[in-house]
Amino acid sequence: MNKPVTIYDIAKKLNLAPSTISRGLKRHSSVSHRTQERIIKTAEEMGYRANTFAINLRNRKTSTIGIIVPKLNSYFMSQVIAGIEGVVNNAGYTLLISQSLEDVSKEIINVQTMFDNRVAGLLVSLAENTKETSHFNRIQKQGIPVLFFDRTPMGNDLPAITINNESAGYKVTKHLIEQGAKRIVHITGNQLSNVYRERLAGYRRALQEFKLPFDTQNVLINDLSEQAGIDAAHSIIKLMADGVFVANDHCAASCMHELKHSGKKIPEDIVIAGFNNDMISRIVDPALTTVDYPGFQMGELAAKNLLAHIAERIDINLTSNIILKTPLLIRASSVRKI
Amino acid sequence: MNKPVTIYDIAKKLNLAPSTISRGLKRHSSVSHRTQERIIKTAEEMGYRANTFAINLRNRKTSTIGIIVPKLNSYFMSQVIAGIEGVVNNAGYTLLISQSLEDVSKEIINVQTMFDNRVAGLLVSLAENTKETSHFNRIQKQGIPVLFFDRTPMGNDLPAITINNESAGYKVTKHLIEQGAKRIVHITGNQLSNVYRERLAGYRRALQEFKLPFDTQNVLINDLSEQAGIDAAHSIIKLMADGVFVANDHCAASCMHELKHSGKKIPEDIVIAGFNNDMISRIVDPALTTVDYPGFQMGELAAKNLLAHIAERIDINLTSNIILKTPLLIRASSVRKI
DNA sequence: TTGTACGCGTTATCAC
DNA sequence: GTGATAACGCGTACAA
Repeated sequence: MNKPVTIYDIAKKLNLAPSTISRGLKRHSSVSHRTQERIIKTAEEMGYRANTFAINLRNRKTSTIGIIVPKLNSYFMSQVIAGIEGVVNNAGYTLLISQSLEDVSKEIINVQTMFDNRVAGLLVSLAENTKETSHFNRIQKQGIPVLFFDRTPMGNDLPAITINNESAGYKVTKHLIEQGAKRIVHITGNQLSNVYRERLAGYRRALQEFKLPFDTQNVLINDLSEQAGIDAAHSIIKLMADGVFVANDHCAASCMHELKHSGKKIPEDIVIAGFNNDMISRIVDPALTTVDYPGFQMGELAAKNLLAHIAERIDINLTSNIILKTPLLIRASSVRKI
Repeated sequence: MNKPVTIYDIAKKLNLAPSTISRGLKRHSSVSHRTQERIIKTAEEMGYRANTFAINLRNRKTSTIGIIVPKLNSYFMSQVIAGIEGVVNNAGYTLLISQSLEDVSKEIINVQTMFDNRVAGLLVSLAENTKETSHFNRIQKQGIPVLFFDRTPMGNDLPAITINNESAGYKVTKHLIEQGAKRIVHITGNQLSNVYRERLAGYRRALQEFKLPFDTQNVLINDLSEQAGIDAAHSIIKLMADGVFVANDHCAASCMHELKHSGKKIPEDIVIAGFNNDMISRIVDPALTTVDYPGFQMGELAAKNLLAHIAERIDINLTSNIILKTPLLIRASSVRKI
């Protein structure tokens, strides 16, 4: 339970002034080489570690990056976060993490906590019921860059890293139609969220292009969970659909599983596609057609971008959005042998 | 880019002393009710937020919990972390996260970073090549509780939350034997890690009990990745095995997938079991027999325990280890209809 | 090249 | 009930 060593302790031991220690530790040129060595050596011997708070307080800034996501326990998010951590840690920053649990009110508190900790930058994926983003104003006004990813705010032009959800949804649906599907059910999530809204828009556009009727009955909105996939399977059978486009692989896989158990043949009776290219999409049988959504890369890119803005002190709000490519991965679940 | 508001700003505006503001803000009884209200009201109006560093510096302690894990991008870990975040955040703590990427040298650096940030407590799952834990000594000597989970140190009696890996491995293997398997391959990870070593020990004990020969050829050590599962499948076929026990579901699912594609019938030709009860184990076909390893609960439990120790200032090293129950979930991949 | 003195924002202690 | 002051550990302008 010994107290942490400070530069004062080192100063006393070496009969030097604390300021000299401070400078010597960071090899400031004004300190003689010999004393530098002496200082660094004894600092190590004494087990000195700089007090981050004192430094942050003094410098009025931190090397902490904050991150707020809707849910931590998802494979996709864990990929994104791993990507972020790698970049951020490499640059000497630390990571403060919190989840909103899909609730704006908690998101607001989280933003305040991030502000209290004076993060150098903030990476955010919005809760599904977040309608507007005024709770980020205060932190942005302090000059702290905020970068959104995946679930981004609609309507305004805040900097964000996204994919083209509309286009991806279009490509999936078009593909299913080309495989002969006439009645395609779309399973998706909360429509307040840009990602699900846009995927639905892409779905509609494809139907329209191929002159297939759009029927609200065919759009199933739920929480995209494993259970939701099972429930949806029964609706799909009742609706006599011959195609399914699910907004995530997790739910798609469980839906397909249930369809098979209900006697449907995939892809003969029903073609199906998911979204994300989660590991599970490769392992289910038949392999699931899906959209490659590279979470790890998105995390890396977001982190790099944020750090660049912090380092160069450029106003992040001047950046145009970055859109990642998301190729359609066609697999057995949607391919009908002619 | 306006500077953050401090208690001095509020003091000036209200013609009070900073110390009074400080007290008023936390509703100290020595401040009159009227001034309390005035202070809190104007603080809100001015958008005051306390500076965490100043507080931490002054109080010589933080409300930050550190967490170091081998890899962030795994479904299991994301579950654990979600559990931790919930508890920790609820208690008013923040979460500092880093990953060792399975490398001790980075783990050591991470521990130092955690120390630099004077975390109030540390939750750790060790890198696979961590042989000893002296790098935690310094932080423990400062009275900062360190609690290990999942991948815990061997040999010493540091406080930890684990499962009984040996017993779980035994139960799985015994079950496979009871289903008629005579030649069981065990696919597992780095043997420096307690979890994999113990699961192997359980596997051996079961073989011994049923008088089946133990053959090192039948133990495949790899990184338990998707690709490793595919490679292992081919070895399994060469080895003419009729049972497989894989140390995680991820790898087990891909292995089973490959076995099926190579013409093997599951469970008729080969019975197979995984570990973790990941979502994927429920969705593959046939459903995968596995061990229920409740990550979310483990995270919650670890966090609660750590916080209790911080709050009550009891030396965590006096605690006995906590062992979670891990029921065997028998599913179609291992059940032979007689 | 090194030392002195002050400030970063907060709180505990003592005085009034 | 409120104010002045010192201290938490560090960095830096200025002095020596």
